[in-house]
Amino acid sequence: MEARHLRYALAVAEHQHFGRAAASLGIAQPSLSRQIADLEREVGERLFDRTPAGVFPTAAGAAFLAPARRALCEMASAVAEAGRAARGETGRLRLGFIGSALLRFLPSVLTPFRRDHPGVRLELREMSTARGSAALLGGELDLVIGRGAPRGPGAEHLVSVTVGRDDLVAVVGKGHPYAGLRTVTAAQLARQHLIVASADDEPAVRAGLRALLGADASVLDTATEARDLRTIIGLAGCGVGVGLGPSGMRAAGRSDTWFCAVTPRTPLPDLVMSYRADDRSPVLAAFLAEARRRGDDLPG
Amino acid sequence: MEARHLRYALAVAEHQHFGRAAASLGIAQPSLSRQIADLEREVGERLFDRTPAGVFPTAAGAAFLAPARRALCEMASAVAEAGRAARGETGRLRLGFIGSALLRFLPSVLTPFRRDHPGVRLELREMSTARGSAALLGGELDLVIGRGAPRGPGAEHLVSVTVGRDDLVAVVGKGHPYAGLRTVTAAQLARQHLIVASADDEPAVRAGLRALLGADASVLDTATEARDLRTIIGLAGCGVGVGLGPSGMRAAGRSDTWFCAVTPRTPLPDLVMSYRADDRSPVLAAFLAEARRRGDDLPG
DNA sequence: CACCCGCGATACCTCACAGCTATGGGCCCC
DNA sequence: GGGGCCCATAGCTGTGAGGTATCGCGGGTG
Repeated sequence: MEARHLRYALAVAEHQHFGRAAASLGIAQPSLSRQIADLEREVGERLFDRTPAGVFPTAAGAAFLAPARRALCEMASAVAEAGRAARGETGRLRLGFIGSALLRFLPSVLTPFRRDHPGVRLELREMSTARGSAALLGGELDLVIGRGAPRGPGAEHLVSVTVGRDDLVAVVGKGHPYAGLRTVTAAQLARQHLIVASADDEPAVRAGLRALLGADASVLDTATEARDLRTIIGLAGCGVGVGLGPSGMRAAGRSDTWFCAVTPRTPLPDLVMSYRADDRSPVLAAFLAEARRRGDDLPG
Repeated sequence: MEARHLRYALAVAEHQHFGRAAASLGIAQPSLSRQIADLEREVGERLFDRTPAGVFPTAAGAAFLAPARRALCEMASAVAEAGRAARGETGRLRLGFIGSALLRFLPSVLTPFRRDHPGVRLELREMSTARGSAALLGGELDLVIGRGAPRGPGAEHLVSVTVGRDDLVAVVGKGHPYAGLRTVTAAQLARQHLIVASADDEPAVRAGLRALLGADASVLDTATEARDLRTIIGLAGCGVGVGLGPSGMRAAGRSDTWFCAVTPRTPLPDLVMSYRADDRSPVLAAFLAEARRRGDDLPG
């Protein structure tokens, strides 16, 4: 049994007339008669009563037509769904990102992407750069935004694109001696208790800090580690010490905090977007296209 | 696009290998390659990634396969549903009947029919013989059980089968003078206030009563008319008068009522089952078969 | 590095069958 | 009783599904 048989049966049911049904299908009446006869033979039941008053479905015919209609409908939607999926209008995007991406990059991309691709299920998970690249290689994520391009085994199967740059800034509570300063030096930082991102989570950030502090880098061994920017800001705000983070962090400042630039100007590892090189997902492609469009106005 | 294309695509997805998929379909590999290529051209999207590691659905392919599976499923169920409908296992039977059929005929037919045809929706409506045959001719019912074969315009399009016979019996309250009598005569009835079925509803019954009462038939003009047997029994039970109805009515007797046979023995019009002669519904056929099987043990 | 092997694509043939025209047969209506 | 409408049947034709043979490519191996 082929879809053709269903289409023909539905046409006969609709027109209640073989001749007109055949005309509507663009075929000759005998061809239609034959196909319906074949269908009835295959189903094993007479599907239509040919009466002088017209052609009407039998009980079996009526029971046949309902699922037949649904079957053709499903076939049409199979094509439609394939097209939508290929255009990236439906599907799923599993995105892992570090907190600073929420301040700097994601808002300008996610908003238009959501608007243009309402059928896509976005699964957003905040996580460290290290966990993110592992999950990406493990196939649990489709896209990762972290700090510094992924390294290590498997990284050659990934493509990485820089989507943002940040300088290091310090954050202190309003009562701290540095509050009010426009800049602080590496030497000034080394004399304070520091609050920094976890070395395991953000190895590239930690390496940058070590380079900045030079001989004083050992202070990092006793620094307070926090797993996200809000915690760094919060701890600094209540006087625990001097928080260090990306300049994008300024956007998350509160009334009890003060931000200082760091001299010498210290660029953090790039904010990098990574995905599997062999990933042909149209949703991913659509997201990348949007990111490229929005990424142009980022600081280069 | 034909069902064949869907079957082939599903086979490729299942085996992740053109050669094995073709073998499972009983065709050669190049034929399968060609059909898949045709399908992809028609859908307008590549549905499978041919990699050295195997053949995997693209995003579009995955989106296509789900409704494709449903479509084939619907096609299979179309055949299955047609078969069930043709065997009378599914469908609808709209049955109109008079109250006495519930006492005499329907219980022995409905119980096994329900058991053997659980998928059939039975629409049972108690109604008078007159309304029943009108509804049958109007196409609002498929089967009617009434008293006396339908007459009048259109009746020649109906087939009627006798399914039960009743003699006329009288019913009185326990306090009535006739209570305790085995039989009452026509003359005795004529001296009492009578409770009978409505002349409009059951003309055949009324004609029988007139014949029985002969010259005294005028007492019927002032008789109480009731529209169903339970009402006749109830009114007689509380002393309103002498109820008249079919002998099957005895089964609905209560502790406050007494039944008398009528002499001379007065057969009521037959309990008759009617349906449209041109009705080819398998459900109807199945019901008629059941009725024939159970009808044999009826009083003839 | 060259060779081989496995797999999908391509080329070309062939035959089955979907569709066509012509015609038959049943039923209703005039 | 004759004519017309409608579906079924008969026989022919061309398209395309399926077949065989072969190519091209990528990956593993001696």
